[in-house]
Amino acid sequence: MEKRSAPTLDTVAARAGVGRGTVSRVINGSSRVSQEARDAVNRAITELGYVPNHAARSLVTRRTDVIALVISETEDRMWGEPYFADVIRGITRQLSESGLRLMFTLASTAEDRSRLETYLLGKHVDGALLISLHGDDPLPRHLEGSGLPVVLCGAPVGETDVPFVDSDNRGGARQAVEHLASTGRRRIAAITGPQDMSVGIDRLTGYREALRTEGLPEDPALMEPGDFSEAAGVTAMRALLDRVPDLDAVFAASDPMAFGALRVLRERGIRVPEDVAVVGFDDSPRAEHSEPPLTTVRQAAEPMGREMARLIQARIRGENPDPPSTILSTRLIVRESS
Amino acid sequence: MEKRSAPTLDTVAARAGVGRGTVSRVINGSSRVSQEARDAVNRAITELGYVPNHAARSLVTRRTDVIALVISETEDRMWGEPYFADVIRGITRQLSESGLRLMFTLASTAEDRSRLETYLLGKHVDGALLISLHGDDPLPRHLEGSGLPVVLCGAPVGETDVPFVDSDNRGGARQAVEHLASTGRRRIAAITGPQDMSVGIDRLTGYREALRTEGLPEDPALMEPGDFSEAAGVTAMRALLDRVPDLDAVFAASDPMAFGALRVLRERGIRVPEDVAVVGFDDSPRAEHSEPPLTTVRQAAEPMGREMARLIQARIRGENPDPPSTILSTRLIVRESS
DNA sequence: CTGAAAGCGCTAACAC
DNA sequence: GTGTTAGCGCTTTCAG
Repeated sequence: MEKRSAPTLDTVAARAGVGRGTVSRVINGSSRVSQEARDAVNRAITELGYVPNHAARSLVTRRTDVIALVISETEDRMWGEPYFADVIRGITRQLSESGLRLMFTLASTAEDRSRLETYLLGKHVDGALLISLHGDDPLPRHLEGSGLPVVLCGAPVGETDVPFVDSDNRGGARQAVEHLASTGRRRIAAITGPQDMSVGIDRLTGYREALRTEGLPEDPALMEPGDFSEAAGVTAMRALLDRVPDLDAVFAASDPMAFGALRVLRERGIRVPEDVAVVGFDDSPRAEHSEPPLTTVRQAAEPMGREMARLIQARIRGENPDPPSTILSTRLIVRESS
Repeated sequence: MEKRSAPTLDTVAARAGVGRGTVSRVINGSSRVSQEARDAVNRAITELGYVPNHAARSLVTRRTDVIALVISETEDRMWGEPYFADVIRGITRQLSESGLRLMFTLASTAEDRSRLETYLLGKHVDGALLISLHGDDPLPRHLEGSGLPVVLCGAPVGETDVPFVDSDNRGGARQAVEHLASTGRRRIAAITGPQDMSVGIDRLTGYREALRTEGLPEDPALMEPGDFSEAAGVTAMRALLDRVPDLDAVFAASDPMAFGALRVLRERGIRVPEDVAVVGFDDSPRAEHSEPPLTTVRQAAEPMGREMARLIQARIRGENPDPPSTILSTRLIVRESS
């Protein structure tokens, strides 16, 4: 009648007729156990439906088998850009193969962030994956300083030793702009991303480099900042057209901004791509369904996620004394209206 | 020099010149502590940068402050339909206000599901939120049977006592179809959802009810099954048009299916809404940007998430002897092309 | 190879 | 009010 509470190691040990230590060894796959004992233990475990208690284990091992995923981004952007979804999918896939659990954390408000730091510092997770850092965020340094392994998604802005995974944003942007130039465009505008994130900075750099390569002048009037959102794309496109009515191409540093730009162009009766060609970044399904289909730069977002997961695991295992950062290449997806 | 390991309760107690029990009381907000002691303890805590050890606490309290979010859905659908994102946002918002953590779990493969059940049964979480159950899934019953509080998103198909939160899918579908009828449509086709989920069943039921109300005949040739995906919408729309070339309206049980239908209609040069009117379900931003804008049924997805979070917390606290399920109403968003 | 014993850091019940 | 104590379930020496 004493089946009230869940079975523990002792219950199993008693049932299998061995000591508690042996059961523990079997569970943790130690080789120093006789086949006989092993079988008895396994039988007892299934009969009893025994499940190890994580808290107890982690109290002594000091490991939790949990990785925190921290997204420092507005929810709009996080759900609006498929990039995040892809990265997360890559992470979950890779992690689930190793039996690690993912703790999901949005750090939007300041309160969130403070609570989060306390939490992460509390050693409740074995490592942290930080996505989409803004500015020179001290969080990764704090965490690393306290000994928590961290891997970033997107290069940090300041100097850091924290390993990161990123896309070749500069190369992608350059490719996109060179493509525009190769089709004869001369007045290529740029709707740029936030300059407090490397992703924004790098894409602008790529744009500039391509202009130089192509022998085109760099014209401030052709550059307009945005925050990656569709609304920003609309605003920026209007400003650009007002300033330079005869521009013949637009490089938008994100897909949503490209869609915003398309909308404005359509409103004004400007033909795409005849009058103005548009190229986006961070390819989404929407890009090929749009009218006209949008040429974009595609990132290997899911592989980025997998790579992050791989890196954090290696770091947790204590490998990687000198953790390598990874930069995955991007690819231009050309979609010409037929 | 003994600052190697993180400070514990004892460290704090020593520093504050009190006993360990007192420190624990302060941390857990017990009122039976003198102001003097409380201050000393708090000072020691900040000076030491003390952070409670979760594992140790949960070993004795048997609570983890973690809620599992289980999504039994393909990743395509999960990221493709904004519905999920909205629900998750609602959950995270509500939960973070209570300091609970969310453990994110995708249960796509069979292996995932088995590992998951073991995990959840292992009492590593205080409760579970299950989203998008298929068929008569035994998981919620297993979990409830083992004493783990569960709240579902979407009514389960079989009989259960497990509380759930759902949208008024039937009412929404009825509203949509009645709207079509009110604009004079007589041959209203339906692209239905999976009939192993209540969401699919209910939307079909609503369609049928509306037909009856409007005095329209129920014609099997006008119904075509789909799995909510855009591809399914394409296939279904083609089949419908082949069978009933003169249909004058389509009710699609999901937005992606509606977009698929729109695509086929456009391909065939059929004017929307002049020749055929289309209504979708589960309103997405894409609906208003599409050409023409799509009339859809909007669910209160984020409130659903919040409600789920509220319910599970109540259940964990042991309230709700008879847990009430909630059904939130839907709203028809009419977007007529101007 | 295996049992016994010593904690991991914390809460809660119990005395003072 | 506050210190003390007894575990929570597990891993890990340490003997045998």
